[in-house]
Amino acid sequence: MELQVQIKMNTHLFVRDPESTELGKNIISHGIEMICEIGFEDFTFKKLATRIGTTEASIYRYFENKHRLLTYIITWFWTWMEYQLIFHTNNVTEPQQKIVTIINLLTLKEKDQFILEYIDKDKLNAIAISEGNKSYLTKHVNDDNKVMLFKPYKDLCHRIAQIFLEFNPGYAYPHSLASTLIETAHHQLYFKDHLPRLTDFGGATDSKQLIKYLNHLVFSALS
Amino acid sequence: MELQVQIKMNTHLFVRDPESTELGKNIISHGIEMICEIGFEDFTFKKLATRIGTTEASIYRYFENKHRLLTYIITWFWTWMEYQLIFHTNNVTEPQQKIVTIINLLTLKEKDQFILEYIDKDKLNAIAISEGNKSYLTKHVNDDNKVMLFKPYKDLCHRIAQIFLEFNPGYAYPHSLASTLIETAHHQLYFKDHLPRLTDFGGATDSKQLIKYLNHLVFSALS
DNA sequence: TCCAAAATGATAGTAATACTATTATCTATA
DNA sequence: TATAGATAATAGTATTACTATCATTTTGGA
Repeated sequence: MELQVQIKMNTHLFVRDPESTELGKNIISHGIEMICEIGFEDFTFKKLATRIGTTEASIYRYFENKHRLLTYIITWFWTWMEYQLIFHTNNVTEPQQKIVTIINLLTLKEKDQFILEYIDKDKLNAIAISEGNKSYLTKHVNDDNKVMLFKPYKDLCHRIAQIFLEFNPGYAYPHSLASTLIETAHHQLYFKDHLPRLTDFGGATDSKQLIKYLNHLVFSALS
Repeated sequence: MELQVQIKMNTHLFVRDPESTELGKNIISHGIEMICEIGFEDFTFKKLATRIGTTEASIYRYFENKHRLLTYIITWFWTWMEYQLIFHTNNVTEPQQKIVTIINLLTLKEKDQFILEYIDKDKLNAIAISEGNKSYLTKHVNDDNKVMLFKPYKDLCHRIAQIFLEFNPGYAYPHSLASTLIETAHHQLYFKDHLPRLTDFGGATDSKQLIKYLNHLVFSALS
């Protein structure tokens, strides 16, 4: 059995809900593909419009600008990660096992059971790794935060923090450790591929070493 | 006694060495100010030219584009950090004390003894925190890496890794732990100010708690 | 001190980006 | 089948990210 995900997004993320129409879904799916291929800086609504056979003006009816589209995609990603986390830790009683699962999820090792209609999971992951930070590293982060655009990220972080506290109820920095884990997983994956001297896994094709490192990091902090 | 820093930059970072002329230094110093004020996305050479009373064309004689200027600034920052690290750990024999010093440096606690002619240290730090990732999170990271633009970051990372190995010669992930520490210091500082729910130091005005967290993280990993 | 070279300023221009506006056409459904 | 809602087609603006040219100023060395 596989599960269909339906993710409810913050309405401030869009002008018109992209999930409600074909064009909207095309914007998301081809948007993900294109940002993945050419990078967020070179990505434009013009290019996307040409690709999906529509016009710039039509895309602007769904998203205020390309940064909002990025934040939509990244936020979707965090929500989906939280879904997966809940699913994979559902019947697990040992907090230690839950933490191992979290790390596998963050390093893309855990296979997931969800069907996504129109979203390419691998490309979404790639974007989360190389463009994710750009959604909040802006001068308007405080405004975006006020309308709760980053709630899914915080929710995921908080859920992980709670599991850390299950493992060690006296731990003083569960949220910081959670955000450190999330960011580090992505950064180290990026460094492994592009700046391997910043890691100890240069040349590795899989994430085994990275996973060992993250496990060591988290469990030694919590113990 | 205070020390004058003279940093030799990779020649691929500029078209004409900005340190060699007044205009060049103005580009750097006002560039730092402006990026700090309005953020990298809204920053343009046009605005910078107006601010320092020159023309866009003149700025293009120093830097290929604004991204190269950012990378110049960020690279300068990493080089300067390595200088400071060498200086502050110079006569320290205990690796533990060296690590404490590194963390203080990364969280901006350590006062430094260097005079910078035309660079505002606080603004440089602010840029390193909120724009630093953007220097390597691009589609051209591999090309930039080939001409060694990120060498200063790697050098700093390697130096920290060596100190970790002094502390614990058997530690398997010194470089990853070093890059994790560097990135985490900056991210947690950013989160503390803008997305405090991702940390455990919301509302704190100083970095004491963050420093305790980083010390705990690093020493428990290394022990 | 004066000359040549280098640096800068002034000006202009182009293609692309990041939008907004208007009107026409299509399409789903009540 | 009328109509509201969505999309397409088209046009237009201000700004960005450059490049090019030539005049003027600065400077460093014979």
